[in-house]
Amino acid sequence: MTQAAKRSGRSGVLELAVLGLLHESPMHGYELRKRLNTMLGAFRAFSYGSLYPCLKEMLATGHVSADGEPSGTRSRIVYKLTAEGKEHLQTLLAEAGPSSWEDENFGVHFAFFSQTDADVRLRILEGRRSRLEERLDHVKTSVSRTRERVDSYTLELQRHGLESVEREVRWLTELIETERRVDQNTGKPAVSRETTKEHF
Amino acid sequence: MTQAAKRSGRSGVLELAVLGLLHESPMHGYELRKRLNTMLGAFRAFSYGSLYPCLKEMLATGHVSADGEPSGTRSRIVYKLTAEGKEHLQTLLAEAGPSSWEDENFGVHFAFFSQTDADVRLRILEGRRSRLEERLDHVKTSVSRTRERVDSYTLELQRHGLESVEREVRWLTELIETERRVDQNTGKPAVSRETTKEHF
DNA sequence: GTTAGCATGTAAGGAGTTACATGATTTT
DNA sequence: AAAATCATGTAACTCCTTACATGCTAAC
Repeated sequence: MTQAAKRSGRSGVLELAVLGLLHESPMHGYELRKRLNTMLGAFRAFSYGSLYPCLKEMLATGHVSADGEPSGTRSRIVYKLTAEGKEHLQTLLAEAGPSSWEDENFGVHFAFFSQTDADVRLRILEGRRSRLEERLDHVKTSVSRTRERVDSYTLELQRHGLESVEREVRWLTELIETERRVDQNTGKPAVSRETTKEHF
Repeated sequence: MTQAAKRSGRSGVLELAVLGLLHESPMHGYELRKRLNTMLGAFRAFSYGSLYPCLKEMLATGHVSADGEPSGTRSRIVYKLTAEGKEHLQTLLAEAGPSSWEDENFGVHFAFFSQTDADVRLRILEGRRSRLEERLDHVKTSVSRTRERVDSYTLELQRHGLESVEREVRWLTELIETERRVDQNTGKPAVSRETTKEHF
C-alpha cells in the first residue's frame, strides 16, 4: 500500500484533457501532447513525464484502448476512447464544482465547452467569475489597510495584477451574457464572434 | 540520504520572499504570510504548510534568527535576518537567470525590485519579455498550422490567452523604457508613475 | 460562553517537472 | 553521416497543499 498503490492518483486535469482530445479523434501520445499545448497555449503546458504515465493509468482503468498502429512504421501507439472512457468524460464534463474554476483547471474545462451542456458552461463561467471577484476585493481591502509604506514597484505589481483580474472578469461577463442570450433562444451553439479571425 | 536529507530543499521563491520581507522589518510567521499574500495578490498565495517549514529550515541554515518576543503575550516567534541572511538575500537578488522570469518566480523578483540593482532589474524585465515573446510566436505558428477544425470555444480561449500575454509584453516594454530613461540620468529610483494612486 | 481570528506546527500526499535512457526516421 | 525531430518511457525529485492537531485571546 505504501509503494504499490501510490502511483495510481495521476488524475488532475490531464485526464480530462486527454479524454476530451481523444473524443475528437484517436491519437498517439506525442501528437496528443502537441495538440494539448497548442490548445491551452498560454495557460498550461504538460510534459511527457506526466502524459505517458497518465495514459498508462487510463489504459489500466479501461478508459482508453491502445492500438499499435504503425502508420509510417514509426512505432507509435494510437489511443482511442472506450465506451467507459466516453462515459467518464461525460461525468467529468458535467462537473461544475469549485475545482473547475481554479486557475489551473478552468482553461481545460473551457477548452471543451463545445462538448459541455449549456447549463454547466454557465455555472462554470459564473463560478470562475465570483472566485475572481472574491480575490479582487480580498486584495483590495487588505491593500487599503496596509496602504502606507509600500514601495512603487510593489504598488505597480499590485496594480497590474488587479487590472489583469479585472480584465478577465469583464471577459467572463461578456461570455456569460452571450451564453444567456443563446440559451434563451436555441439551446445549442453560443460563442461564435466574428472578431476571432482578425487576431491571426 | 533517502529519508533524512530529503527535507532540506525547501527553497524555491518562498525563501527569497521571506528574506525580502524580513529585510524590511522583523516579523512572525503569521504576519509574514499575510503580507506575502497581499503583496503578491493576484499572482501567488502560500500556505502555512510551506511557510513554517521554510522558516524552520532557514533557522537551521542560519539565515534568520528567532526571538520569542511576546508582544501581547500571544505567543509568537519573531524572525529577523542575520548577517548571512542579508548576504544570501543579496545573492538571490543579483541572480537574473531564467528562473527569475518564469511565471511563478517573476512576480516575487519584481516585488523586491526596490532592493535590486538597476542592471539586474533590466535584465529580468527583458528576460521575461523575450520569454513571453517566444511563447507568443510559438503559439501563433502552431495555431496557424492547425487552424482548421478548431471549435469556437477553443479559439476564443486562444484569443484571450494571446491577448493577455500581449498585454503583459506591452506592460514590460513600458517598464523597460522607464528603467532605461532613469538609468541614464541618475542610477537610482525608477517607476513612480502618478497613475498608481488612482487605482485604489 | 462561544464564535472568530491569532498563532504555530506536522504528516501525508498530490500534481507535476527534469533529466535520463533509448531508438527509429527524416532532413540537410 | 550528422542533426533534427519523432516517439516512448521511467526514476527521482520539487514544491506546495490539505488536513489535522493544538492552544491562546478578543469580541459579541
